Amino acid sequence: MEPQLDDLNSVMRVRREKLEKIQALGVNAYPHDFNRTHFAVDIAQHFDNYFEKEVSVAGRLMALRKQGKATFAHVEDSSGRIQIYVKFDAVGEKGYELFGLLDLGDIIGVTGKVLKTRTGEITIQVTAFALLSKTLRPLPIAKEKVEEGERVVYDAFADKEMRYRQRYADLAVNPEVREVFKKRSRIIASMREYLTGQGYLEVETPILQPLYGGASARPFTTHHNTLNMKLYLRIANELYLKRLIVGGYDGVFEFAKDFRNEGMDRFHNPEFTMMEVYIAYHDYHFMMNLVEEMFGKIVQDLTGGYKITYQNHELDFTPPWPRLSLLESIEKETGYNLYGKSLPELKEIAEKLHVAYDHTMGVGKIIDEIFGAKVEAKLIQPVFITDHPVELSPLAKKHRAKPGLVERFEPFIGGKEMGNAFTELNDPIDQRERFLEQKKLAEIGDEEAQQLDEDFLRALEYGMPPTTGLGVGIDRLVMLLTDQPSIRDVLLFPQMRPEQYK
RNA sequence: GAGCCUGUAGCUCAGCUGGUAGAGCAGCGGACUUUUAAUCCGUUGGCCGAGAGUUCGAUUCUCUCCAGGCUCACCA
Repeated sequence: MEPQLDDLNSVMRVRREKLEKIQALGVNAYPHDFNRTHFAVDIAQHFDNYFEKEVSVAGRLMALRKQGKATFAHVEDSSGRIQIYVKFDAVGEKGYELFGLLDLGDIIGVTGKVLKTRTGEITIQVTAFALLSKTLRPLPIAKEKVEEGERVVYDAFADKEMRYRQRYADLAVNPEVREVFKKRSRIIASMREYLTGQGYLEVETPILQPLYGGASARPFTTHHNTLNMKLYLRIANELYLKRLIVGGYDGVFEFAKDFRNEGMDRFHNPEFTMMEVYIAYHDYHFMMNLVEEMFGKIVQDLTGGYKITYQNHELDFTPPWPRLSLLESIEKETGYNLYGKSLPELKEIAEKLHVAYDHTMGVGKIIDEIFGAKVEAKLIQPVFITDHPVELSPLAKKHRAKPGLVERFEPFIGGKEMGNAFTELNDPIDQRERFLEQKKLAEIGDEEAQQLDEDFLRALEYGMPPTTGLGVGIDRLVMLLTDQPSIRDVLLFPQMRPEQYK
C-alpha cells in the first residue's frame, strides 16, 4: 500500500501540506531526540513539589482547544495526560505559527513552568516546544472528559477488527488497553520471580521439533531446506523439559510459545503462551500447593489482595483451594458415581444426562464429556479437579491407589481450566505402552493422538526421578486477572485473516 | 464446521414499507490570549465491504463472495 498523494483523502492531504509548511519554516518535523525531564503523572501527583518549576514532557497531542492567540491542549505520555497552555506572548510569532500547524496525534515535547489554571487544572505554561514527529494519518482520537475522577470517552475507537489489526492505533488511543498489556507483563514477571525464587532453572527448548509431543493437538508443519526435512512447530515442550530432569536438574521451567493448528475462538489462538515447570522428587500434591501459592502471589502482586473480579464474579484465590476428584465432582453435580463403570454403563448414563457421545469414544473420553457438559462451567471459585482416567493422560503416572486413574489435576477458575499437572510417568516400559495405545488411536483416525518418541523413551530408560509437572495457559490466566472476555484482548497481535488493502 | 449479527465520511453512528445519503466529533476557513466534550459562524468530504440478480430505479429486497463479532460444536 503505497498511497499516491492524489489518492489520499483530504485529511491526509492536508497533513502533508502542513508538513511542507513546517519544513518551509525551517523546522525539522522528525528530529532525533528530546530531553524529557518528567512524566505527566509525576507532576500531577507531586504538584506541590513542581509548582512554578520548569519541566519538560513529551508525548502525543490528544486534545486541542484553540482560542485565538492562546491554546490549551493535552499532551499524553506513557503515564497519562497533562494540560499545556501555549500563549502567543510566550512562544513568539514564529512559535505560535508552528503550533498552529500541529494536529491531534502529533508527538511533541514541551518545556515550561507548572501552574494551576483558574479552574484548578495542573498545567504547563509552555515557554518552548518542539515538534518531535508529524503524523500524516489521523489517529482515531475521541473526545473525553473527566467527571468525578472517572474518564468519560465519547465515541471511543471501538471497532474490534480495526483495534486488533491496528493495535498500534488501539494502544495509542486507548490507555486502558495499554494497561492490560502492562498487567500481562507484570503477571509473567511475578510468575517468573516466584519460580526463580524457588530455585528452578529457566530454560529454552526447541520450537522446531522433528516430532511433536507433550499434548494432544494437531501441529503446524514446516520444512527445513538444508536438512531437507519436515519439522513441526511445537504443541508443547513437556517432553524436552522432562529430558532435562533426566539430565539432573531439580526443577526447570519455560515460558513457551506453543502452536496448535486448530479452531480459533475467544479462548484459542493458533499461537499461545504456556508456562511449564517440572520438579524432581515431588508428586502432584506438592504441585497443588505450588499452584495455590504461586497464583496467590501473582494476584497479590497485581492487586494487593487475594480477590479479583472476572466478568461479574468475585474470585477468591486465598489458599488452600478445595481439592475434588473428577469423579467426585461429577457425582456431586449429577448423582452418578462413575468409578469402575463399564463402557455400556457409561453410555447409558450419558444418555440419561443428555450428553452426546459417539462410537469412537472410550471410557475416559465419555467421562470427560460428562464432566465438560455438567461440571466444568460451575467451577467458578478456584478448585483442583484431580485423578483423571488413564486413557486421557498418556504422560501421567498411574494413581497409587485408584486403578484406571492417573495422578493428575487441573486448576479450574471462573469455569475454565487454567492449567494441567501430573505426577509424571517415569516408568519407561509403561510409557512405551501408553505411546502404543496412542498409536492405535492414530490408526483409527484420531488426528490428535500423541506420537511415539523413541528419543524420549531412551531418556526415560536412563532414569528420571519421581517428578511432578505443570502447564499453565498464560493467556487465559491473563484474561482472568485483567477481566478480559477474549484471548484476543490479551494478545498484542492476535491472528487475523489478511487485510484487503484498497 | 453450524446458527445469529455487523460492514454507510478519518472516528462513533442514523438512514422507516426500494426514489443513487445524513448527524455528532475530527478536518478546512473565520472570530476569540485561562479553556477543558471550549464556544460561535461558515464549509469540504462517501464506488453505502465486493460481485451478480430482481426492478424504470437498490445503501435499502434476493443470492454469492470477502472481512469481523457473538453463540454453539471441535479443542485440554
